[in-house]
Amino acid sequence: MSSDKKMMLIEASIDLFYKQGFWKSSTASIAKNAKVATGTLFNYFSSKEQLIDAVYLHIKSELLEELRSSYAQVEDQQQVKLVIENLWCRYVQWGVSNHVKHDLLQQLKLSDLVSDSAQQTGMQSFSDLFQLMQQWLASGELKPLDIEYFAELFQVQLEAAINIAKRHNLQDMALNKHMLFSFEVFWDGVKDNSD
Amino acid sequence: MSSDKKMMLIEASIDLFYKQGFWKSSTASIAKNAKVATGTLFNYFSSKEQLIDAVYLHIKSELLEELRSSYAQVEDQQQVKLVIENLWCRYVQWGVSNHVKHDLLQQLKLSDLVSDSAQQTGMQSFSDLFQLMQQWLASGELKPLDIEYFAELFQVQLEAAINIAKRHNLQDMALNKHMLFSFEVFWDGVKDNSD
DNA sequence: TCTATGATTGACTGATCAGTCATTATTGGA
DNA sequence: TCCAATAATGACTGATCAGTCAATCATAGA
Repeated sequence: MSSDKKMMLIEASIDLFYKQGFWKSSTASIAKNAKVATGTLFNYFSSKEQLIDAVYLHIKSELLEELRSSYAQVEDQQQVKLVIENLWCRYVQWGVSNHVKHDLLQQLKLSDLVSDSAQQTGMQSFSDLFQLMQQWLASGELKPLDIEYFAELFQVQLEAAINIAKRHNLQDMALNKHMLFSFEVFWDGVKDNSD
Repeated sequence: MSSDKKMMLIEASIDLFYKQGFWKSSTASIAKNAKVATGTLFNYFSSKEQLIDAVYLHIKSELLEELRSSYAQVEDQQQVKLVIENLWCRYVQWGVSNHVKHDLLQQLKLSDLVSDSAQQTGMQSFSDLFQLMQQWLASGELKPLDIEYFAELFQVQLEAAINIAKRHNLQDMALNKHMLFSFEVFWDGVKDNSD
């Protein structure tokens, strides 16, 4: 039971889902794309829904890995703004250089294709990021935001920034400028201005 | 050819799409829900895809109507911040009191279910809002944002605000407070701070 | 080499569903 | 009231597809 067949199936799914959408991608065509027989797909995934779950969690964990390596990087965790900015830029870069995966992740998040349990698993894997955010909010540098709202704002503004970067095909210096500018917009929005 | 049958079909679609998702909602079940025969559905819509397009455009035009009545309301269009704040609150209120429609609109926007031509029609209907935004950006009160990015930010932050309001089931004063606060976050982000 | 275990295969099945169309019902004008 | 003309009906069809399973193949250990 070679695990790279499993990976081939996931990658083939990502490819087809992006090109044809979820519902026009039959299990048969996914298997074919992965150079595997129809039946083999069901040796690795008990149903199409479970395959979709796996695709979702796979992409999410790739993103997470990227982010983790970011906040391991900044040594002084007290510099809240720097920490966030660093994370921000990593996220944008990941989104831009993983066009397809980022797109699918956004689609899957909203669709009803991912099972509740997979959604939950996905959430849990982000729990350490959530804790980090708690610390940021406790630092006093930010507006007294609800943690959920802060997380949501962080996410959606990142996605907006990534979408624009992708649409304009920004690269190198232009991309860098955009990342910093979009972060500034975010930061000015959430930072505490009182006194 | 009574046009209220068409509306019944659209409403029934909205209902079922929300409850069961797009793909588990067969045309037969939609017709049944609209108290109409299977064949009748195809008298009004030439295909399921066209029905989905119609649902999308219907919801979008409802939202648009709400927004239009908002910026007809503010008399002094020079007060950029007030105009935007007013629009902001209207949008949030619409989203909260049209839970299902707002949800579907978000899903449809990202999915590949809506045809390109319907997407385009939907965009065009927002063109006056787009022009309004141009004026805001020209007022000098805002950061030098790309119009597309501004529009995207406006949208996604509104959606974040609406999602939180829905999740916490905010009402009356709490909702009001949330609307104003979320607008403040948005405004602080986009307003120009130089000098 | 022989055999047993487990992976792989793809033709097949049963269910589902978008869309059709011959028939029936309704409506409004003469 | 009668007669088009138009709308509504729902049984039916052809296509699609998730998932099965009996047969085949690969492998490793004896």
